[in-house]
Amino acid sequence: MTWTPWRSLAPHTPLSPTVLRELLDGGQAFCWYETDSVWEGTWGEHIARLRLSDNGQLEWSAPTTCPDASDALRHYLALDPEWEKTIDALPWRSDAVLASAMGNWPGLRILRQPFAETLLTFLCSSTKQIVQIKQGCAQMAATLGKSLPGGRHRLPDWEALHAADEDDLRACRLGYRARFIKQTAAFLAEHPGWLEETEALPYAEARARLITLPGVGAKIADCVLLFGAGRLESFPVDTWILKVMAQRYRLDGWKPEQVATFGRTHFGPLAGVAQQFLFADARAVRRIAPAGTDTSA
DNA sequence: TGACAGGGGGTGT
DNA sequence: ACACCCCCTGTC
Repeated sequence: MTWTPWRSLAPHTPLSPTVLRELLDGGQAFCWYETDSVWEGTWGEHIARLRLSDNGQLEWSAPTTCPDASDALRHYLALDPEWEKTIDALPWRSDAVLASAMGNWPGLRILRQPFAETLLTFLCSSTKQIVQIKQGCAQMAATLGKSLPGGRHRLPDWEALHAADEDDLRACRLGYRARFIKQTAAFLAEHPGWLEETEALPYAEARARLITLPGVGAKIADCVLLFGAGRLESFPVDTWILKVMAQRYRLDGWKPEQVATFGRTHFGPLAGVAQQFLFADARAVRRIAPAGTDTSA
C-alpha cells in the first residue's frame, strides 16, 4: 500500500502534540492510532494519516487508491473558519474556570463523526477506559467490518451487527455490552429509517429517543449527539465531569441529570464544547496528580 | 516476568 | 443500591 505525499490542511489554530492527542485519542473517537507522531485513523468509509508540522499545522496523507480525502478530513476535524467563531461565543469572558480550560487546550474541537458509528462506539464505552474501548472497536472492525485500503477495516454497520452472533461480539471483549449491541441492532433492523429520523430531530427529542435503546442512557445518548450529530448543546456527564463540576462550580451532591441540565443552562448552546475543555483538564489532572492525591473535599 | 486483586468515562432492575 | 462482564493497571 502506497500513501500520498504529505499535504497541509493549513491554516488553522496551531495544534500541539498534546492537543492533537486529546482530540484524536481523548474519548471522542476510538479508531485512531499513533506511531512515531503519525496518527492513522478511520471514520466511516475513510482512512487517513495525520501529523503536525513544525509550526503546529496539520498535514495529511491517504492511500493513493482513495479519492482526495482532504474535504472529508476538513469536515471530520471541523477545520472551518466557523469553528473559531464558535469557540469565541462560549461564555469564557464571565467564567474563569472555562477560560482557564480553554487556554490550556488551544485548538481542541468537537469531531464530526458518522452518527450510526458513534452510537456503536459509545455503546461499547460503559465502565470501560479508552484503551479497552479501542480494543473492542478494533476487534469488531477486524472481524465484522468491511476492509479498507491499507489493511485496516471500518467499523461494522448495524446490518452486519444484526447478522452477527452475540458470541462474535463477546469475542471482541465487549462483555455484557454485546447483548445491548445485539438488541439495538435487532431494534434498528425492525425500524428502518429510525436512526436517520432520530439524527434529524431537535436535541431533546433525539435524546429521549436514543435513551429508549438498550444500553443507552443519558450519558451515552449525549455523547452520540455531541460527537456524532454535531449537537453542541449536548452536555454529557460522566464521573469525571461530575467531579469537575462539583469542585469548580460548587455542585456537590448534584445528580448527573441535574449537572447536565446545569451545564446546558450555564454554558448555553455550545455547552458540549465547554464540556470538552473541562473534560480535557480533568483528564490531565488525573495523569499529573501523584497517586492518592485527592483534590476534593 | 508473573500472578493477583481492585476497580472502571454506565445502564437497567 | 447492586449486578452486569471482562480486561487493564498497579502492585507485590
